[in-house]
Amino acid sequence: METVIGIEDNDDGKLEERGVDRSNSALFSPKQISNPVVYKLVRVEGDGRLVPATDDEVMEVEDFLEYENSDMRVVADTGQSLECISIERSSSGKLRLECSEGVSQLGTSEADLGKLNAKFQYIEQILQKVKQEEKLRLSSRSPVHSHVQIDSQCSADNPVIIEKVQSKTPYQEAPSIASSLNYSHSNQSGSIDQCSRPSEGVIESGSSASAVNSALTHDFSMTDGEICLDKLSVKELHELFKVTFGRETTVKDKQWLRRRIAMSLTNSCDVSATTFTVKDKKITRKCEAESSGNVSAAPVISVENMAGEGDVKYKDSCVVEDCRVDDNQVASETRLETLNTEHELGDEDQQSEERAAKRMRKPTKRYIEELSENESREYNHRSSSSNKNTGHIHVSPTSNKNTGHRHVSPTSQVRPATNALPEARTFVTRLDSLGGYGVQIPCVSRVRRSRPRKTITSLMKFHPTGMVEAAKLGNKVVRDHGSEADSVIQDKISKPSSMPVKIHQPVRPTESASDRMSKSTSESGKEKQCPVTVTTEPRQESKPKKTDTSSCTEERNIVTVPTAKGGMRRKHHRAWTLVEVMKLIEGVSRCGPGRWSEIKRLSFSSYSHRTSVDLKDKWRNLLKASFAPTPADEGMNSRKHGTAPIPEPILVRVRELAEINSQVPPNFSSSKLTTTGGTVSGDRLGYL
DNA sequence: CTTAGGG
DNA sequence: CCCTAAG
Repeated sequence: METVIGIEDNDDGKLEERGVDRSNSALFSPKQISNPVVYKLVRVEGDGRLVPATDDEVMEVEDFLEYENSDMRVVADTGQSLECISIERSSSGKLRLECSEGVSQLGTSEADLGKLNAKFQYIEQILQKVKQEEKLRLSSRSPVHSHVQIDSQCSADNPVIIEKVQSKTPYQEAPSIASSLNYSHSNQSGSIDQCSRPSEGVIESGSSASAVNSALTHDFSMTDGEICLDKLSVKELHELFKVTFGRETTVKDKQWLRRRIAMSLTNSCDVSATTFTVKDKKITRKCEAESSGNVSAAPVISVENMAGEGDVKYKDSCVVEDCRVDDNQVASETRLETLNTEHELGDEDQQSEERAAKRMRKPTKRYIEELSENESREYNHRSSSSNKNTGHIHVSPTSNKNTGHRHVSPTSQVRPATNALPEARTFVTRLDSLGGYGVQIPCVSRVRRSRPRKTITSLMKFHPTGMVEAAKLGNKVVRDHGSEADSVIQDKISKPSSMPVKIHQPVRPTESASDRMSKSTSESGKEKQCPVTVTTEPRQESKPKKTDTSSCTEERNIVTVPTAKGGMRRKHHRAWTLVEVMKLIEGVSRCGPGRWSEIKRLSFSSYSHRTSVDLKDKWRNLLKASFAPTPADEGMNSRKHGTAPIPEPILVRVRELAEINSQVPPNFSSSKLTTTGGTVSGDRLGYL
C-alpha cells in the first residue's frame, strides 16, 4: 500500500535505494520468500546485486523511512494515483526508475468518498479482468495472463512490469506497481538488470487486459450494485487482495481475505461486514450502525481521523500486516487498542493484527523513564487527566490528543531498577523540538560535586554501534545520578590524582568500579537504547509547564564553565520562582536563617534541587536585593530586563526577617542589653 | 553532613 | 551557582 521506491543512479555506480522495498529475492531465506512482503532495506550495488543494508545504513535512513512511509500513506489515502512510472536504462546500463505521483486534489470532505469510489471502480475492473482471464484460460488453455504469470514472465525475460501500469485502469495505485516491480526482480536472482532488459519491450499480455477493460461485464459477484465478497472464490479474492494491497497473498482463508479487502475498501480496521452496497456510485458498507459504535469506542482507529497528516495510520498498519519489522519494540498499547476493536477476529487475523501493530513505534524505555521522572517530579502540578499515569505524550497517532485513551500496557510502566527517589538526582531527558519533531536529548539533572569532566558533550552524542561509548555513557550517567556516596567516591578518586588529565573512569577498574558497573548494568542497557531509538516522536505536546519545578526549562540552562583545572563544570541556572522564594521566606521565618537544611526539609522537600546551600545563597541574594539598591524601589525596576522583579511585599518581608536576625543575635550576644531594640526583637522572636 | 563565606 | 573551609 505504501511502498516507495526511489532509485537513484549515483555516479559511483551504486544504486542507492532509499525507501521500503519488498525484496524477496534469493538473498533471503525461503521462509521469507514464502511471505511476499518482507520489507527490508537494501542497497543496490553497481552490478545490480541487492545487498542487505548494514545496520548503519538502516540507522541512517531510519527516520527518513519513517517519514517516507507516513508520507506515502497520506498519498495513498487521499486517492492520489501514480501517473507515470518509467524504467529506462542509462547509458551505463544501470537501471533508472522514476516515479511521479499525480496529485489529485480531492476535496477534504469528499476525499474519503472519492477514494472509495475510485477503489471501487478499480476493483470492479479488476474483477472483470480476472474473470475474463479465467474464461480465456478455460477456453484456450493458453498460459494465463494473470498478474502472477506476467510477473513470472518478467522474470524470464521481459520487463513486463509495466503491463499493469499501462492498462487503462484509471486508478492505478502505486503499491501495485511497486509490487509488480518487486515481484519481477525477485523471481529472478535478484538482479534488476536482468529484469529491466530493454529489448523485449512491453509484453503482449496487455491485450488481454485491454480486452477485459473494454468488455465491461457486470456479472461478477456484483449484483445490483452490490459487491459481495462472500461470493468470490479464493482466487478472485486473491486478485482483489492484490489490487487492493499491491501484493500477493498466500492466505487461503477466504474470510481473512474478505476481511482484508473489506478493510481496505472501507478504510477501516473495523469491518464487520463483507458486503458492500453501491449506491449512487458510492460504496457504502453494510451494518454501519455497529461499526460506528466501534469507531467511537476506539477513536484512534476511527476512519474520520484518518485525514490527518503524516501520522501513522492504523488502517495502514493493518494493510501491511505482513511486514516484518525488525524492531521488536512494538507499541503494545496500540496493539491492544487495535485488538479491542477487532472483536471478531480469527486467530490468523489476530496474528496479523498484531503484526500490523508493529508498525507503531513503542516509545523507548528511556523515554518512558523520562516521563515517569517528570511524573514523579511534577506530580503535584499535573492535572489528573486520563493519561496521567501512563506515558502520556508519546504515541500520539493523531493530532487530537484528547480523544484517545492512551492505553499503555503494563510493561511500559515498569521502571527498571532506578527508582528515582524524589530527592535522588537522576538523569532525565529533555525534549527539544528540532525541526518539528520532539527530540529526546538526555541530560543530567543537577549534580552536586561533580568532578570536572572533559566531555560533557559526549553525553549528547550517540554512536549507534559504539558499545564502548554506550558503556561510558552508562557509567557517566550512573555517576551523575548515583548516590551521594558514589559521587563522594568519585571525588576521592579524582581529587588525589594530581594528574592534570582526568580520564573518565569507566574502563579503569577502580575501587568502586565493579560496584558502579553492577549498578550501571541496567543503566547502560537503557543507555544503549538511546542511539537506536533517539528517533523522534511526532508530536511532543505539553512540555512540562514552566511553573515551579519545570525540569525541562531548568535542564536546558546547563552551561559548562571552564574551570581552573582545565575541566569543565556544569552550571545550572534555575531561576527561582516566586513560589520558591516565598517558601524560602516562610522557612526562614519559621526556622530562622542558618538552619538551611531544616528549611529545606520543611519547605523544599518536594524539590529535588535546591540544596540547603542553594537556599542559603538565595537568601543571601534576597537580603542583598532587599537592602542594597534603593529602599524605595527594592530593585523592582532597577533590575535588568531578564530578572523578574521581586515583588515588594516579599522584599519587605525579607527585610523584616533580616532586621530581626541582624538584631537578635547582637541583642543577645551583646550582653549589655540596653533594651533599645529589645521590644522589637521580642515581638518577632517567635520564630525562634 | 551542615553552615558560612568567597568567587 | 559553584567551591571550599570549618564545625
